[in-house]
Amino acid sequence: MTEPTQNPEQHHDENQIMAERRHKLAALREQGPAFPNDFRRSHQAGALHAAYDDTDKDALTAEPIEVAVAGRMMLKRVMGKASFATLQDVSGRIQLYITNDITGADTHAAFKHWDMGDILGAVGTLFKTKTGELTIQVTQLRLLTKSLRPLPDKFHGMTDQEQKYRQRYVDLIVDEHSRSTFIKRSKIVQTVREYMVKEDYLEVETPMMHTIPGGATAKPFVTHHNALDMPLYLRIAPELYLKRLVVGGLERVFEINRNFRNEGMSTRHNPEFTMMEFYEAYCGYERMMDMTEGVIRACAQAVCGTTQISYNGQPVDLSKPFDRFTIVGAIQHYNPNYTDAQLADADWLKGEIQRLGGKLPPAPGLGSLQLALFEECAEGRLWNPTFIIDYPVEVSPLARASDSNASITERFELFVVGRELANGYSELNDPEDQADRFHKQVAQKDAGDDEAMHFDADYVRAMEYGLPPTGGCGIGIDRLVMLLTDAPSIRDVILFPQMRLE
RNA sequence: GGGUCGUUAGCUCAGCGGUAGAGCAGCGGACUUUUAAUCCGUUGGUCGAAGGUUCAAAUCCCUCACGACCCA
Repeated sequence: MTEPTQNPEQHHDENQIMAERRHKLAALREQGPAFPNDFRRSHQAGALHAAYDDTDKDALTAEPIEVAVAGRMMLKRVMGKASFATLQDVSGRIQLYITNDITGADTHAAFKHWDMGDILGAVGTLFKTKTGELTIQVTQLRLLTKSLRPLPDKFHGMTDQEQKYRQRYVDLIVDEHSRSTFIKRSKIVQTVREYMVKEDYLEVETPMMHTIPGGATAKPFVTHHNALDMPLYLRIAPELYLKRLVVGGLERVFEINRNFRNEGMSTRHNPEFTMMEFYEAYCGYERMMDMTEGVIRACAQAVCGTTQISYNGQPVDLSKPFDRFTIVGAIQHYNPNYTDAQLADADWLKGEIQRLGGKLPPAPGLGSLQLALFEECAEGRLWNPTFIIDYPVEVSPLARASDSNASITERFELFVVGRELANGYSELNDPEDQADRFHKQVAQKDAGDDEAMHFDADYVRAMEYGLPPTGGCGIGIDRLVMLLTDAPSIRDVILFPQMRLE
């Protein structure tokens, strides 16, 4: 598209190998277009293997099948008057056989100077080598794109994790496992989308830049709109907009997209991450739990072919109905020595949380203390999928309170392999209660909790028109992909994870 | 933030006070069914950065940077 850069200053960091390849490229430019775009292929490697791996050797010879393939040269074996090369395309690999007799001595001679990583186009007929490998006897061979940078060691590949994340394009070239993880990720998102559409949900897109960050307790990223001269926040959750849509009569909506939280990074946290949030009118959190189970099971089936998977060497059973515990129930299930009286005693709870090395919660209240203890002594042990239900109202400012107990909400979180995977509830749809809870959040913010929520007057206004009784839920897509691809770090399932500057 | 380990050729790594090494990749040569092809020859390094100890430091010590893993 533009003139090639010839500034030698730019190449000061280059080594002998790159210098050699640049010379080869310069020679190509002499001969005509060095980056031609007129080669067209007839087949992908995977399709050829699928169609002809089982075809008899003699049958391929009897009726020659002409194919055109293109891909990156990953292996090269030159043997004088004949050579083998392995091309890789998106679907897999296919071997080429290049000879002086059939391909031509000139082309073969040129090929000998092409490098691993170069992108080639080949035309030829299929045959099988004496070991039975499907191979193309090449009649025409072209260099389509010269690769200037050497690939990592062909056997060891890329071993530096950081480099795999920073230079994902190289990781994807050389690491089949990494490639398959991202193909599975795409398949998971597709399955989620199909599941929701099948349930009659409408996919929507709501703002990612918010004037008031809301829908979760988290620190936002701040940016600035120049023309309007006002601050904008990258969204921490789409929740409040999605519920506005339910007010508007879109009774089942979902959105799959990025949220941004200005917090620490870890093997489970990336500053931007993908959530699927969904809201359905005229249902409660039980239905949301059923939907969550259904979506996860469908994804497991689509990607793993089974609902009995393994993570980090341990089996995870997604096939049975997921367990359900209250917070106190889960604490006692894993710590039978704790008594009902102790778990209802705020001072005892504080002592126990601190004894276990936990932090006391910023929000006051027995429920928060129980939740903090749960996080210390039970959460990490919820290996098979488990819904924890009935969260305290003070940590659930958008959830509907229980009719039988005003201090708890109709809320659940789903834990799998010790990690939170989903969070849902019966939505609070009482605008006056909502306004009151926003005021309490603002008070917490004023008291120094910078994760507490802002007062969202427009959201309250929307609710004043009437939000039907609604259930809502968010599923962490990155963590779901981690679970289903057996990935130890969130960075393994995000194509370009956030990194420090190089 | 704490602990452990790491940073040496383009890639994967060895060397751990005494002349900077191997395999792959590259370059030259041999080889018409190879499979990380093989064989012969060969180019390539401010040993992460800065200090210090020493006659002598990739190697020992200190500081820093970056990373991985574990813990908070």
